[in-house]
Formats: sequence, C-alpha cells, structure tokens
Amino acid sequence: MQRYNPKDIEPKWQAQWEADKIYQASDESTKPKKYVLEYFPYPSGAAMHVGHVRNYTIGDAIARYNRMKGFNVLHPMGWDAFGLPAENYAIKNNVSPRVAIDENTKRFKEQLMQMGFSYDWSREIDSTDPKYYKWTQWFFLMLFNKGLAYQKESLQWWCPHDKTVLANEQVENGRCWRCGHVVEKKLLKQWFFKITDYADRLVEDLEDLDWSEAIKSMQRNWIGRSKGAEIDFKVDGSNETLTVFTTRPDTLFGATFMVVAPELEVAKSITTAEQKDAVEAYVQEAQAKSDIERQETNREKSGVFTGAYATNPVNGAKVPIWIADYVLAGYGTGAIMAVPAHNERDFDFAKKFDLPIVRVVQNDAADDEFTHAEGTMINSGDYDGVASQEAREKIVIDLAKTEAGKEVVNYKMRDWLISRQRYWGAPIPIIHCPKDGAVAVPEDQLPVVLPEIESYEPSGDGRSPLANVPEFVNTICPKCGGPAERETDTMDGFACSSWYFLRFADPHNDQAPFDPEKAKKWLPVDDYIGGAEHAVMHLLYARFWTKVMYDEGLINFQEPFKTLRNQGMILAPDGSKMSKSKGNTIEPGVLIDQGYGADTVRIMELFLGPWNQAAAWSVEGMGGANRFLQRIWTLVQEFSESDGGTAESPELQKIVHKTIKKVSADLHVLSFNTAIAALMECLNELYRIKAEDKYASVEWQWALESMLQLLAPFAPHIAEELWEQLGQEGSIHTSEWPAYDEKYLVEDTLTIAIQVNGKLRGEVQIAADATEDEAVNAAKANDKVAGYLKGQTIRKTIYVAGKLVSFVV
RNA sequence: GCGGAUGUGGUGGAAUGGUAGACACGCUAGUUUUAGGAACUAGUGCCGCAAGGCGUGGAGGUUCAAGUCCUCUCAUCCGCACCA
Repeated sequence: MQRYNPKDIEPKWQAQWEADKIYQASDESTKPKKYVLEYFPYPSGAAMHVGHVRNYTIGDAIARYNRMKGFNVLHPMGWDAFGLPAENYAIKNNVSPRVAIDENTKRFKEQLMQMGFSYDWSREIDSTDPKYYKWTQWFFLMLFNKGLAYQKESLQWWCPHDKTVLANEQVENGRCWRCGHVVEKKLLKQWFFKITDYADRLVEDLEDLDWSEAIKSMQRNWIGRSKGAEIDFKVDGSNETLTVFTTRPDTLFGATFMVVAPELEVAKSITTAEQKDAVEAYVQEAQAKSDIERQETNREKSGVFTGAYATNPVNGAKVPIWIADYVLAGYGTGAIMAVPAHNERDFDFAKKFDLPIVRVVQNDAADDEFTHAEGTMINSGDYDGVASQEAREKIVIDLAKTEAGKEVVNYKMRDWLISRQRYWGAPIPIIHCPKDGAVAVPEDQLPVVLPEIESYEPSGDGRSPLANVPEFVNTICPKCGGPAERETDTMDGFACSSWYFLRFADPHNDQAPFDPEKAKKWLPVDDYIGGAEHAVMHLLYARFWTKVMYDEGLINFQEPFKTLRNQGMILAPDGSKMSKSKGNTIEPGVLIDQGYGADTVRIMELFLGPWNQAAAWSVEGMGGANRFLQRIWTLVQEFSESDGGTAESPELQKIVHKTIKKVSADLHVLSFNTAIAALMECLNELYRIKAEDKYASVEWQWALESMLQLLAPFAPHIAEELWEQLGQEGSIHTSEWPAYDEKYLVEDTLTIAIQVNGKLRGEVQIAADATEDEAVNAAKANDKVAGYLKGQTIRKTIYVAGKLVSFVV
C-alpha cells in the first residue's frame, strides 16, 4: 500500500496545474463571474508566516469552491513592491531596490506556489514595473486635471528616521506607521489628493457595503463628519472676526469665553500690548511641546488671556478671548466658543482660570457640573422654554438672517498627502516651469521612468535622492519649451494600490490602464480578503479613487469591494502576536519540510476556528489535521485494494448526502471550520460502516469521490491525487460540485426529547411519520417520564414535530 | 471619553428559541513483537457510589423551553481620541 507522502504529490500536482492552466480566468466565458481577491502583498525580506498564509488560504478556498460551483473565477496575485523597506534594505546593503525586490518577489512566489494556491499567474502584476506605474501616473494626471491633485505649503508630519512626510492616516499615536519613530511637524510644499471632496460619499456609501461593522465604524470615525454651525464673533476694537465651529449652537448663550489655538496668526494679532509678552511665551512653549505630549488626555489645562474681547452675536455679551493648546488648529476653524456649563474641556478650563459658568440647558444634571444632555433652554432670551434640539436649529436660522452664522458640516479627515521624499516610488509626473508653474507631463511621455541611481540615501533636506540626478531633473516645459525641472518627489505607495484590483481585469494593456469592457465584466471585486490594518488607509484610498474613476466615466460602479472579509489574526501558540523580532513566527515552508505538507497546513489554518476570529496556532493541532488526511488516504488505498462487493448501504448514501449538504451550506457562509468538522465526521462514519459491512463498490466509489470533491477547496493536492487514483480523468478542481438529494436524508425513526416543566426527563424513538398523538403517547409511556407525571395533571402539552414533547404540570 | 467586537469544558471551538459541549487537541485506560513526534478501541463538563443536582462572565426579565430574545452590569481585546 502506498503511503501518504505530501512531498511526492504536492510538487507534482502544482506543476501539472500550472501546465494545464486550469486556474486561468477566461475573458470570453459566458459563465457568471466571481472575482476573489486577497490584498496583494508587499514582498518583504522576511518569509511569510502562517498568519499571512491564512489570508490566502481563505481566499483560495472561496475561489476553488466557486470554480467547482460553475463560476468563471478571477483569482489573481501580484506585488505591491514600492515602499520604504526595500529602499532601506538597499541603502544598508548597497544594492538596488530593484534587485532586492526581485529576489523577494521570487521567494514569495515560491512560497505561495508551494501552498498550492489557485492563482491565475498569467495576470501577475508588479506595481514597480514601468508598464504598471505608467498608469498610476496616468491616474495622478487625471486627478491633477480634475483639480483633485494640488500642491500646498503647510505644516506636515515628518518622520526624521525615514526622512519623508507622511499622510495623516500613516501616523499612529504620534509615530510613523512604518518605523515607529516619533514624528515631527515640518513646513513643506507637498502634493495632496483632495479626498475631502469625497468625504460625504465615502461616509454615505458605507451603508450598502457588506463589510464588518468594525471597519465601517473605523472609516466613519476617521472621516469624522459632524454637523453644526459656524458662528462669527466680532473682536472688539478691531476689524477681526473670529469664526468658530460648534455642534451645539443651542448653547450659544452660555458661551462665556473664547479659545484660539496657539498656531493661529490671529492669536497674536488680537493680543493687547499688556498681554503680548505672556502670549508670546505661551505660544512658544506650546510649539515646543511634542505632539505626543499635546495629545495626552487628562492633561492639566493651560492657556493665556489675550486681553481682547469679542461680542457674542446673539446677545451682545463681551467675552474674553484666550489662547490654549486644547484647541486644535487643524480642526474646525481653530477657534471655539467655550461653553463651560455644557462641555467638559471648557468646564475644566473655566474652573482652572476662574471664568464664569452659565447653564443654558436645564435638565436633571447637578448644578456644579457640566452636562451634554438635551433639555429645556434657560438664560437664553427668547429661546427660553424651547427644547434644546429645537433651539439648535432656530438659533442658526436666526443668525443666518444677519449673516452671523450658518449651518456647516465639518470633517476630521484631511486631504491625502501623497508626495514622498524617497527614491523607491512612482515619480510624480509633473514638470515645474518658472513661467508656467506645475505642468502635467503629456500622456505620450509616460511613464516618467524612475532612473537607476548611485545613492539611495535621502538627503534629509526635504528633497528626494532624485534631486541629485541632473539628467532626471533638467527637462523642458511641455507648454513653453523653456528649461524646466521635474518634480523629484515620488508617490505614496498607497497610490499604486488604489487601482491594482482594476489592472487584474486587463493586466497587459499598454494602451490604457484597463479596457472598460473588461473592467465591466470582472468588477467590482466580489470577495476581498485582507487584514483590518488597512481600514483607514488602503480601503479608504481605493474607495476614493474608484469614485473619481466613476465620475470620470471610466467604470460603472462606485464601490470597488462589495464584500470585505477581514480574517482573524493568527497568534503564536502562547497567544502573543507573531513577529520576526520576537522570533516566534511559524513558517509554512518549515512545516511542509517537516513532512506535514501544504494540505495539512491549509486544513489547520481553516480548522483552527472561525476564519474571522483571532486564534493561537496549535502545534499539537497539526497532528490532528495531518491524521485526518492520512485516514482519508488510507481509506482510499484500502478501497482500491478491496475486491469490492454488491451489498447496498443506505447508511453510506445517507451520510454522504448529509455531508454534501452540510459542507455546501457551510461554504456558502464561509464556515470553514465546521465544514472540515463535517468531513471528519463523515470519514469517521465511513470507517465505521467499512468495519461493519463489505464494500458495495459502486456506492463506495461514489462516496469517496464525493468526499474528495468536498475536500478539494481545502486540501487540493491530496484530493487531486486520490481522484486520479480512483480512476477519474481530468482535474477534480474543474469537476462539478456534488449535489445532494433530500430523499436520502429522510430518517425512518426519530429520537424525540421529552421535557417535564422545561427539564429534560427522557427521550423516545418514534416513527418518522408518527402523528402528534402517537408521539405524545410514546412520551407518556416512557418510564422516567411516567414517574414525573404520576399523580399530576397535565396542564399543557407542546409538541415540536420531530424534536420534542414538553409537558407542563 | 467615543466607537466596534468578544466572553461556553483542561484547550481551540459546535449549537434555525427546542436534548449545551459537534469536530479536534490534551488527558486516562486498554489492544497491538509497538524503532518513531505511531496505529486502533473505550472513556473524558463539574459535584456525587448512585439517584440526582449544578452548569454558557454576573444580576434580573420574557417563555412550556434561553448560550440564543429584552434590561442592567462586569471583564478582556481592537480602533479613535483635548475633534468643540
């Protein structure tokens, strides 16, 4: 008898599948399409571990299942290969990032291949290939021409370690998302994409997406839309007006002071002579604080009085203007009306500096505390007695009459800063002309190719290494033909990944980013599988680009990813996070070499628990997964060597049909762990039946083949090998998913549970077609139950057909 | 503080309001001339000799019946955070 040896069969079938091109998606097929996509990986220097591989295993099971269900499946793979790690590696080892990335990509591809994933490799893409980034640049120009890409000088996050600016989304707790260094603010002229123009649509369209509530709420939170009003306060003895944003215009009568962020110019200009020194000292002190210090919550409030006063437009009251760093320059107007009775921060500030606190909304909160709650207006002139929700609207309407206020919507999200002062990225296709300003590189001159250079070290002066390459920089203006300079910054890598899912529909097109007809055929992505770490970066950016493309008429859909599936993280066996630095990663390649094989790893990835929940890797569990496949192997070998027989086995029919039903239903809702459990149960049953009966060859052949088909999405190699051994021609992976027939699932007898007063007291066998009376009588006849019913009056009898009888006494 | 999620045996986890613990790991006992990180059989929620009782983070409630529905509460994890 042949032994199950994954090392023999897995490479063999991988080569065969590749030769037969069975996973290639067809642009011509008339079968319904299914686009299954896993986020394309960054080919890093480190090997993939079982956590990364879970992502691909889930996607592959979905792709394979759908293929067998008769869909024309697009399941592509590519490389998101621009970015800092490759460049830093290149600097350290003095090799070109190109060379480093090519090596990593080759290794990554081998690792994916040895797992037996069913990718259509004919569509492989690489974001660092000029044939690809030509079109990333093309999209940049589209945004530029639509006024959605612009340059602006402003204070921006700067990572001193990576020596580049970062987008807001890429700063996590005041630290660089890549290297973890504390970031600084630097005044620089940078390129932005105007994602804020799409803020409303990005919030509203979340509604219809089949995404987890967690990711949706992260995006909503990040966009941070809040409805409110802008209200103008005139500064006394000056032409200045301070405009504030508030979500609670109803509390306007309770505004007893104002606060301006230290960064605002107006903070200095309105300051009186007496307060000048104090204000300057405070502003300096505030700017010296790191952002991490400033962001610490529960910090003691600090601030300084400007000496100036403003007039509350609603009642003419004079309110002092203060400067304090609890007001952020970057949100709203950078100035607030402070209502200490109804806002915690204002309350703390008023307490500290002894400013007046006036309650204007009456509710059941204590007098000496602040309250956000709604209530009835008091101390608010004509609005007294009105409900606060109502007053909120009325006050804004009344202010609008004198143009002292208006309704506005505010967002926390800022525009997406996309320029990077680094080498390894797609060059921004802009030429700076002294006469014509920023000019787009004409389309026929794309791509602007990233030149090979000597030193990848960033200068740190705010310019990329490309600035040191005169042949690259010096050019002529496409408009006037005069001497001009190329933009030397490169694009954020997230620009490349904002449209890659479209390129897979038409990966080799050199006339356009994609053929609209092909995009129409394949997109949107039906199942997008990836980690939650992309919640407010990639997933937001890609949605934004998609909407821009839709507006431009390039595509016919507004959301790129209909269904998003966030797989749960795989933790180390001790429950801690797996990381290269901790040295606790588990690599599939190592497990495969140990003899478990890719199929065992794949089974384990899915059997560990629900696919969307975190789970600790289990070393012992590997044995169980492997044993399961061993037992299937052995059963098929024993069958093949048996003489066969003619005895029929209704039991065999029943268990296999039942399993087909269960596995199909589970796969439909991605319940992989229970699908595999059902296969294990089926296998246990088959062994039991085998031990009792002789083989009935026709039925056994069918039973084993069906079981292998159900196994195929999870363990494709062993399924394919045994499929062949059973005499089948053609790949199991292009075979038709087995169907079940309800007629085999019908039971002759049923076990009915019997409850007395809600407690389980026994069970009884009845015929499947027993009437209610027969079932109830059988239940009463049960010895135990009879004991509980003796001498009692049955007040109520409930019969749940085929399930239970419940007596109430 | 705001938002999202999760709480079930020794462990990972199963359960359309209807027999809680499927499946697997681990453990216990046994079988096999068993080199192995084997294979097979039986058992395994807790208390109890048993009958029985108790059990899904906690407290209430609805129901003949609650892990599942409702109210309150506790704990853990994740995201955001002086956002007006």
